[in-house]
Amino acid sequence: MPELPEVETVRRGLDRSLLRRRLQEVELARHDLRWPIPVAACHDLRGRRCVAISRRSKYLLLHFDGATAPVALVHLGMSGRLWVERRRDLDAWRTHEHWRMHFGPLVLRYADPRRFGVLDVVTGNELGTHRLLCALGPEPLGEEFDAAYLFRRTRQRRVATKLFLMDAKNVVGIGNIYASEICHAAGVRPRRGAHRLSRDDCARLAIAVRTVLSRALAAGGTTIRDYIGADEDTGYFQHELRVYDRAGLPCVACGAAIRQTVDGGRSTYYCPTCQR
DNA sequence: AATCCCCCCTGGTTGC
DNA sequence: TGCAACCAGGGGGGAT
Repeated sequence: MPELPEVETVRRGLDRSLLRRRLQEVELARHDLRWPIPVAACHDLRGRRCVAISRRSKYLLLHFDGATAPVALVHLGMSGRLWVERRRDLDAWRTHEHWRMHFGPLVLRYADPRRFGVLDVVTGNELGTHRLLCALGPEPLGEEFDAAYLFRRTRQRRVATKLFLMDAKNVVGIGNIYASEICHAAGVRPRRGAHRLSRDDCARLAIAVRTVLSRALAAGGTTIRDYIGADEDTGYFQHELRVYDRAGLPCVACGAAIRQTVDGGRSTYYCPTCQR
């Protein structure tokens, strides 16, 4: 499922397979996912070469050549999946498959049962002001995100630490699974008010963010090493989870029973002993 | 401004 | 076994 590490893994795969290829055709099985798909703009991408594939938060950005430097913006939502197949092996549209992009001998396919995903097209100079991108916080693995930023940003914020970490205005890419894992790695109770985090807490949290996401990226990267023709993309990072979905099971660090709560409508897991 | 809650949608699992 | 309730990894948007 699409967490930031998986989106980045997909990006790397697309970089290897689609970069510098020319887009011949865009097929749309429907005209909306979470929001309307700009049909004309999609077809205007035909004949253009893909010159870069980048990622911002959990958005994949396919950059094309041309005067307007159009960019296809793709989000996988909760259940979206992207994969590449050889055109000669192409089969019928699958259930919940919503669009395809033909790049010479390869076809990029998108399926998304819940349709929480996004397909949009913007011009290069609109990227910075796009409504879905303009308010995003720093990348968790980038330079801007560190203990000092975390401490500064959490002052006056009474929201629970876990919810703070999941808010993309503060830092992008941390989903519900990783938020619990990060809090555990940092020894911080998920419900602790963000404003009550000490400088030391922020230092441990900043390290935990990088460590957890990096490890997950390594695991995801291994699993989806060559996803061309692959049917399954479930990573094996689930085997490295220390608290998520482990309610009642012993903490791997101290043996205490992992507890489960609900915060912001989503399940939270933590160790009552290791986390304060 | 910060926070809370609801919603978009389908499918798998759980519990009666 | 059947069926309904519940839950799911995201995240925008509106109300308070």
